[in-house]
Amino acid sequence: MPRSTGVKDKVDEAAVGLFAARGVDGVSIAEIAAAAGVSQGALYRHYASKEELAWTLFSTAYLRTAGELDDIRSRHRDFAGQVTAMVTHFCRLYDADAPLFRFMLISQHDLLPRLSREQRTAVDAVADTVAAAVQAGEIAAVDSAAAAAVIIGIVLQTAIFHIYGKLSGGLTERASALACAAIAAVTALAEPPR
Amino acid sequence: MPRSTGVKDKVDEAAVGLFAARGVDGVSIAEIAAAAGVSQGALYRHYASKEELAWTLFSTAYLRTAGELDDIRSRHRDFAGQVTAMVTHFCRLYDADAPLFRFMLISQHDLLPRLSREQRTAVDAVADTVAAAVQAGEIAAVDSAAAAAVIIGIVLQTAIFHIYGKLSGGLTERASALACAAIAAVTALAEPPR
Amino acid sequence: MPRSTGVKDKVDEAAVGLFAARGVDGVSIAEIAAAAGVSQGALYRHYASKEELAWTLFSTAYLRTAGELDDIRSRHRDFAGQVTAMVTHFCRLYDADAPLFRFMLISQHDLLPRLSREQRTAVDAVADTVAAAVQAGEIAAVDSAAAAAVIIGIVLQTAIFHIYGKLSGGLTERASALACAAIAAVTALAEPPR
Amino acid sequence: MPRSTGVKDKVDEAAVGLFAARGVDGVSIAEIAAAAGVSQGALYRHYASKEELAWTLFSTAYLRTAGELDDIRSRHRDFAGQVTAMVTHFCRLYDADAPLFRFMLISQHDLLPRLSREQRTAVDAVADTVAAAVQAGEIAAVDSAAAAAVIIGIVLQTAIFHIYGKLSGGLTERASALACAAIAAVTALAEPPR
DNA sequence: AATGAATGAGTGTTCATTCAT
DNA sequence: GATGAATGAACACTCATTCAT
Repeated sequence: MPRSTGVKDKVDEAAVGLFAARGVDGVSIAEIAAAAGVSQGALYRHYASKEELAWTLFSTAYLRTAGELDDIRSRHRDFAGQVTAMVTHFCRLYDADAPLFRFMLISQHDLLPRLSREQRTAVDAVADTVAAAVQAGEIAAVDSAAAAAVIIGIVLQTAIFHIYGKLSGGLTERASALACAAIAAVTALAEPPR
Repeated sequence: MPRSTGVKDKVDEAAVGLFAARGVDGVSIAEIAAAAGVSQGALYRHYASKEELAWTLFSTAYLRTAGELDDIRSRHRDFAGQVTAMVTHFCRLYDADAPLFRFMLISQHDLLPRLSREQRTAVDAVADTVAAAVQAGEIAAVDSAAAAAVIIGIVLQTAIFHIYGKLSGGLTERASALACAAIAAVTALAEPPR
Repeated sequence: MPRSTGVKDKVDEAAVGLFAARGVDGVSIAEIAAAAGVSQGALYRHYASKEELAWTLFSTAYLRTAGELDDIRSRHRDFAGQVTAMVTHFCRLYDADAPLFRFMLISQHDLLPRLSREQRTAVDAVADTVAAAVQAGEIAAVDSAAAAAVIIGIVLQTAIFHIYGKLSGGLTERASALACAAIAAVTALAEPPR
Repeated sequence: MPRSTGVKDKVDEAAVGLFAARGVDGVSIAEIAAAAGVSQGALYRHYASKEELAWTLFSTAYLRTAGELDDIRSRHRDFAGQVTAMVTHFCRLYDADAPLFRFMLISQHDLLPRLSREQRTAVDAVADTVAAAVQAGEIAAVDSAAAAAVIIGIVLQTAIFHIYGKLSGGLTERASALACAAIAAVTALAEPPR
C-alpha cells in the first residue's frame, strides 16, 4: 500500500497550466507527462483518456464553484449583498488560480455541453438569486436568465481583459465596483428608464 | 471583381460553419473541402494553410466590426446614443450570422493574441467611446478599459446564453435593454453609490 | 483521374505474406506499409483499419472459395466425382497461393466468427454435397456436418503438414489419394463396419 | 510437493480460459492476473514472461498428450485397436477440458514451431503407429506422415466443428465412428481403389 | 487551375515488464 | 514474498500538406 507518489496532483497542475496556455487540443499527452515529470503511462493510471482528464478538471472546478455560490447566497439576505458576495468570491477564485480560470474560460465551449441538464451550475446560482429577488419584490420583474447573463458577463469579461493584460492589479480589488455595476445593470434591465 | 461562383466563397462559408460547430482544431481540411464541394488541393490555392484560413476568417470579421463600430460612433453625439447604436449593431451582426459569431467566440482565445498591438479592434472602439464621454464630462471618470469590459461583457454573455439556448428570440429585440444595462453599469462603475 | 498506383495490390500481397508468417496480431501496420513500399497513410486510403484489411483479405478468399466449390459441385453428377473435384480444387488453390492459405488457416479462429450466419461457406458446400448424396441414396445416411468435418479435416490437415514441412511435393499430386481417403472415411462414418 | 492453493494453479487456469477465448495476443497480463485473483507481480514469480506462460501451458499439454498416446499404443496390439484407443483418448481429453483444447488449437501456429525437432509429439505417435502397422503388414504401404495427417485431421476438424457449434453432444460419443473413419481413410490412402 | 492520392510526422493509448515499498 | 504503481517502447490511426497527373 504505497503512499501516493503524487502523480495525480502533478498531472493535474501541469495539465491545467498547459490547457490554459494552449487549449486542450493544443497540448499533447506527451507534453503533460513531461511537464508533470511522470511517464505517459502513469497518467493513464489516473485518467482513462486525455478527454477524461480535461473533463474531470473542468467539471470539478465548475461544479465546486456552483456549490460555493449557492452557499454564499444562503448566507446573505438581500440581493445586493448576495451579488456582491458572489462577485467577490468569483474574483478571489480568479486571483487565487488564474490558470484554472483561463483553462475553464477557453474550454467552456467544448466542455460545457457535456454537463447533464440536471447539474447545478454557477449560472443557476446567479439566475436563482435574481429570481428570488424578483419574487421578494427587491427588484422589478426581469428574466432571470437575461439578468444572469448580464451579471456573469460583467465579471467574466473583466477577467478576460485581465488575462489579456488590458487591466492590471488583482481582480478582487475591483470586486465591489463590479458588483455595483452588475446590480445597476440588472436594475436597468428590469426597469429601462422611460 | 470576379463573378465566379467562387471556390473561396464556398470554402469560407463551409469553414465558418464547421469551425463554429466544432472548433478549428476539431475540423479537418478534408471535411472543409468536402463541405465546400471542392478538392483539398483547390483550397490550398486560396489559403496557404488551415491556420491562415482560420486567421483570415477571424481577423477579417473582427477588424471589419471594429471599423463599423467606429463609423457608428462617429454618427452619434452623446454617450447613450453611441452605446445604444453600437450594442444594436452588435446584436444585428449576431442575428445575421450566428455561425460566424460562434466561430469568433470559441476561437478568440486562440486567435486574438495574433492581432498586432496596433490593430484597431472593437474593444478599442468601445473604450474610446467611454474615454471620450469622460473627457466630455458626460459620465464620471472611469477606467475606459474596465468600462469597455463591462459593456462588452453584457452583450457577449447574452449572446453566449442565446447560443446555448438559455435565451430565445432574436438578440436585436434585446438590444435597447442591453444598451440601458450597459450604460447603467458603466455609470455605476464610475460612481459607485456610496 | 490518375491511374492506379497499385497501392492496394501491393498492400494486399504484402499483408497476406506477413499475416501468413506471423499472424494478424503479430504484424504492425508499419511493417505492412514498408513491405508494400508505400506509406502508412496510403494504406488507410484503401482500408479503414488493420482489422478491415485482414477481414477483407480473409472473407474475400473464403467466400470466393465457397462459390467455386458450389460451381464445381454443380458440374459433377456423383458423390465421388464431386468430392474428388472439390478436393482437387482445394489442393490447386493451396499450391497456387500457399501464403494466402496459411493466412486463412492461422486466422480462421479470429475471423470466422465474424461471418454472418447466412453467408455461404466452403463448409456448407461440402456438407450439402454429402446431404445430397445421402438423399440420392448414393451413400448411407450420415450427419452431413460430421461428414464435412471428416472430408475437410483430411484435406486441411494435410495442407498443414505440408506447411510445416512434414510432407513434400505439391498438394495437387496428392489430391486423388486424399479424395479416396475422404470418400472412404465418409463411407465408414456412415456405415461403421459392425 | 507444496499443498498451496497455488498462485500458479490459479494463473494457469485463468490463462488457459482467457487464451482459449481470445488468443494469447488478445489477452493482457493484467486480465490474467485479475482473473486469477493475484497481482501482476506475483505472476512474474512463476513465469518470466507472458510468452513463457503461454509456451509452458502449451508444451506441457502437448508433450503430455504425446506421452499418453505412446502409452496407449503400447497397450494395444493391432492397428485398429491402437487407432481406436488413440482417437478415443483424444476425444476424452477434449471433452474433459475444452478450453485447453481450444487454446492449443488457436495457438498452434504460433507455438508449435518452437518445439525442438527432437521433441516427441502426438504426430510422431500417430505416424509411428502407422509405420509399425505397415511394417507388420497390417496395412498396405503408405507414407506415415500423410496417413497421420489424415487421422489427425479427421479428429481435429471434428473437434473444431464441435467448438463452433456445428456438432453437438460429447466428442467421446463419436470416438468409435471417427476411429472407423480414420482407419478407412488410411486404408484408402494406402490402397486407392483401382 | 484542379484533383485527390500519397506522404510522414505526430497523436492518444496500450501493455509487458520492473521495482520501491 | 507479494503488491500494484510506474515505466517506456510500441502501436494503430489521423491529417495538414504536397505534387504528379
